Amino acid sequence: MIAWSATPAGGAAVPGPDDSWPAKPSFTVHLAIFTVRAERLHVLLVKRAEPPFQGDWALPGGFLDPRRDDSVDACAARKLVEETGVQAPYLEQLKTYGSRDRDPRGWIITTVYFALMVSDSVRLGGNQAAACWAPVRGDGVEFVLAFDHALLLADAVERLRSKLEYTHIAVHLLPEEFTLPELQRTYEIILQQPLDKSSFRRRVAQADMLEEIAGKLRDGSGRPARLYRFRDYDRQTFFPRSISRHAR
Amino acid sequence: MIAWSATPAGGAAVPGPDDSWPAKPSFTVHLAIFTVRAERLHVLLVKRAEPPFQGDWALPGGFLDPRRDDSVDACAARKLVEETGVQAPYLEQLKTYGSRDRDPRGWIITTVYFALMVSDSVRLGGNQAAACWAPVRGDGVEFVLAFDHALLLADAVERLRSKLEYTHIAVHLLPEEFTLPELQRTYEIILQQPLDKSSFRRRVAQADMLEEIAGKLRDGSGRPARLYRFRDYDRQTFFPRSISRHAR
DNA sequence: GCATTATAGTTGCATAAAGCAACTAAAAGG
DNA sequence: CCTTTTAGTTGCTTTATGCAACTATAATGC
Repeated sequence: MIAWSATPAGGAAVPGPDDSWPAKPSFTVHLAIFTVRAERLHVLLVKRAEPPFQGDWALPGGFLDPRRDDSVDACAARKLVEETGVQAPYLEQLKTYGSRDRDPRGWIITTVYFALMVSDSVRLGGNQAAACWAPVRGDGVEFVLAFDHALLLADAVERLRSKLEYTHIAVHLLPEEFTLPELQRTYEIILQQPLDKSSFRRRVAQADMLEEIAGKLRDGSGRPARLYRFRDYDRQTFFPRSISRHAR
Repeated sequence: MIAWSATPAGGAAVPGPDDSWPAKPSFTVHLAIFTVRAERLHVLLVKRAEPPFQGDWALPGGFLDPRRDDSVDACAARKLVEETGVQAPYLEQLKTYGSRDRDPRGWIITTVYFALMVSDSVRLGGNQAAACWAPVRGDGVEFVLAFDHALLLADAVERLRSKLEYTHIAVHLLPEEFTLPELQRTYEIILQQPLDKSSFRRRVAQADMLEEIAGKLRDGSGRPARLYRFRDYDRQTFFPRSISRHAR
């Protein structure tokens, strides 16, 4: 925290840049909430209840409330709970978009966060809005999205893929206990390409990110796979090299 | 651009999240402008002319003006020209900070950009404010900075170092024509560690990012080094592996 | 029981790029 | 012309990945 006492400057009104007071832009937070289900990457969409773009699908989010929200991060966390009921998933700030013409109502600035969560843990429609998991195809979804949300989503998908290449964040898309084949499959689904089994396992082993659990998971057929648990959900670890993405 | 005609929603006032109209946060853009001079990484600071934190050093920037700025990016570009006179350096959005207590005047949201430029090309004090290049030591500078700008700067320095490990953005810190030893030295100054000469040159050669110039540059002593030019300032290329950063 | 199928997991070799050290090359200066 | 200084190259080692073949362990059907 910052020691304000060092400079007694009080709660005067915020001055403009020069002399006159410019109209403020409005500010919203929106979320790209991802999960993997049915062998596909999905993103959470909500149906807009009011104009503009009434009835269209959009990324969940809305205006920051300076009286309720202590920070932009807190605002994102609040909206995440409102939409999904999930308390503490992986949540990361992505990018800020702002211009005069991205919303017909005027100057609006939007900070986009992306979140990763386990499909089963989500309770949809918490905010009594129509919501759905939309499968991601390529850079977007099959719906037409409100505002510039198609761009926001494309950036979020690209960032997710990019981060998956050199970090371990995919564990946030799986339940607490999972197998290595499940983890590899998650990477393959999002990166849209098959990965080499031995390379993948060496990467994971070398990162020392997982700990084995005594039990075993049995699949429908074949040898059962060992169960693992992610060692530290807070520390963000990196692969020494990026997963190569040339087609095979 | 977005086709607003699809949804005729006009220029009505922006509604609040629920029923009542919440006070808007204010919005600023600030810049972490980096250069390398005298074998050190430097960041541009300005002295605050007005309270709060009057007389303290801070990152340059200020309130977005919805009447003048078409977008947040445009606002950042405008402030960059105002501060340095440089038209088109490397400019990238970094992160957005916003909370109730990071400014004594109340809820303020700040988007930070970072810029890289050639030391010689800068004309300081364009905005008639006291300005200086402050050498970066570790994660920050030797001055006490206003607001939470020490945090903003630390994040920017970390991001700069991180990006240098796998991209070619250091070329933006050098004049149009430069030598490979100069480029390597730039990396070493910012990453704060010596790099292997042959490895570095192989990386650069393989990236195919430079083209040789016929002439030669002579240093004070020793064999003169070849001059190179960056091939494409727009395309952002990446190294196949990150520069390893273990101490030697 | 036992072969078959299916999936999990390991091993060995080839390849690509980085680390390291020694080498040659081209200038200035005595 | 020899030393100094910096530029640039070469060869071997190391590390991590790509690829393919191998073994391991369960269920299933006969």
